[in-house]
Amino acid sequence: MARAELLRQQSTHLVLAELKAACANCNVREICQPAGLTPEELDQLDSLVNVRRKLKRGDTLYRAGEAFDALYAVRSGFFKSRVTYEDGRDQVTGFSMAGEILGMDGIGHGIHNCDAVALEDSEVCSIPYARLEELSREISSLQRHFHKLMSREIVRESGVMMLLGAMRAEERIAAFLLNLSQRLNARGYSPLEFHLRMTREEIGSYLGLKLETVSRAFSKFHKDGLLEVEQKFVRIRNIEGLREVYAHHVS
Amino acid sequence: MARAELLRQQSTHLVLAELKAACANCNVREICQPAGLTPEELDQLDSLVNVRRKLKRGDTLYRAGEAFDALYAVRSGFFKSRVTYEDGRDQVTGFSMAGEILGMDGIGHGIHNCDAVALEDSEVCSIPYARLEELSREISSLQRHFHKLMSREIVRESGVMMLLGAMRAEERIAAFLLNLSQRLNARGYSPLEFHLRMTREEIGSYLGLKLETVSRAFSKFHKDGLLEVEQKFVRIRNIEGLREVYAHHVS
DNA sequence: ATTGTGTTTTGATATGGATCAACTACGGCG
DNA sequence: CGCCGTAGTTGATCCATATCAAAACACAAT
Repeated sequence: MARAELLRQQSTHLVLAELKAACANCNVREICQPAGLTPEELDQLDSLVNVRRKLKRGDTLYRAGEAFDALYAVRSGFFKSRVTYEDGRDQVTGFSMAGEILGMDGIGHGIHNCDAVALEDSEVCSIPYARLEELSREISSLQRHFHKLMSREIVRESGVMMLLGAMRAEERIAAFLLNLSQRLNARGYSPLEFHLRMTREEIGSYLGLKLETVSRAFSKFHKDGLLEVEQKFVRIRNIEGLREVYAHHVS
Repeated sequence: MARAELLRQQSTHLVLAELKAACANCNVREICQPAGLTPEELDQLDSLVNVRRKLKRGDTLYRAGEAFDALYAVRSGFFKSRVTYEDGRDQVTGFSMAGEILGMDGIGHGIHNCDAVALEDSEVCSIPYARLEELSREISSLQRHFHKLMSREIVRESGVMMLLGAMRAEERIAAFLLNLSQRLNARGYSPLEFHLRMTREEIGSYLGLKLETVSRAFSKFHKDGLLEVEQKFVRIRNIEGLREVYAHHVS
């Protein structure tokens, strides 16, 4: 076998291995590679998730008003979703990390309702929506999983409504950090040390607070020995303490 | 034909006519009676939406923590959805009127995430979820419609996040009234005169405000000639003015 | 290193809405 | 009818967070 061919094979093998590794921790894996499928069904699925797209920091994956035709599974990187208001005010409505799904807001009217912006260099798999509907008619485990993902997005948002409507600044920020920690943990990252990909202002927008308030809360948490914060780096020192702030046990 | 039989037929006919009338204005009619179906498919659908349930004011349709097994289409009446927090704080996450769907929060984990409480005597059609998934695999127009409903719930909630996170008290209340007006209009009711089914406190909880603030905003709107409010009765006097408040054209 | 630009921290002050309180209006029921 | 409990209004005061301001810091381009 020619040396070039050998290299090509190794390289191909490597790419496939990486892909598997990336998908193994993916929330969406029942969409990309559901269990208990016939080989035929697996072939169909290969055709579903095929188009990749790389984005640089600051790039938008889609914008409000654009036609919707695909969902996106985040392979790597980090996104914010943002709705903008006529008069220019905007609000961050969510953050998405590797293994999460983006774009379900577009299904209802065939038009995206928000912008999705990469907060770091990122890569997504696009999932053509028409094909997903077709396939989920044939593969009930895929259908069920897809419905669960949508429903969980509804539940997530009602949790945010709770944050915004009924909690105080420090509680919101504790909740935010705990949620981030838990999601990172679920993806195999350290739940206690991580880099924030978003600015204080973006955190504030998501939580209905001003950036100064976010910054002050971080300082307060540091003073109380709950956190170490250094710019975007966060180390949680006392997660139980954070939970107490969140659960309103603090005066 | 015996008189009794005649009466029975008339009565049956009446019931069917009522049902049709009720469903004609129903958001969910593609679920209950989608267009372009074969007679066979229509028979299947009959089996989907069959169980009715009547609730009195104050009754709960379901509670957070209960097993989820059906969605509910509101036939008549008015509901609030409410999530309750460990320490007793709670938040109204939505209001549902006739023609809207309730319960999609339960799909994700098979357990309801909130309470649904009737704010007046109401009637719902229950839609067994397992059957809905089955049928939507067979009838693609049903599938598509169901997905749209879920997605629109996601979009609705991100609108509420915007309200809660980025708008002031009076803007929130203007938005609330305009939204109610528009939904009533879509169901064939007057968009300018209606009865609020919920208390000031429930409005406040939904909007992240206290009941006094809601009351003051109503008074202010009245003073400014935008509304007439008399207890639960509302007449919108100047809908454009309300829109301006909402759109932040006011100082 | 230098400059520039965006981000973060921290302090001082302002304010929108919460809280507390008193009173009024309404609806249900004996 | 009159009573009572719930809902709503309005006023006075307070406080959590916004706003304004300035300085420190980080990072990229030169």
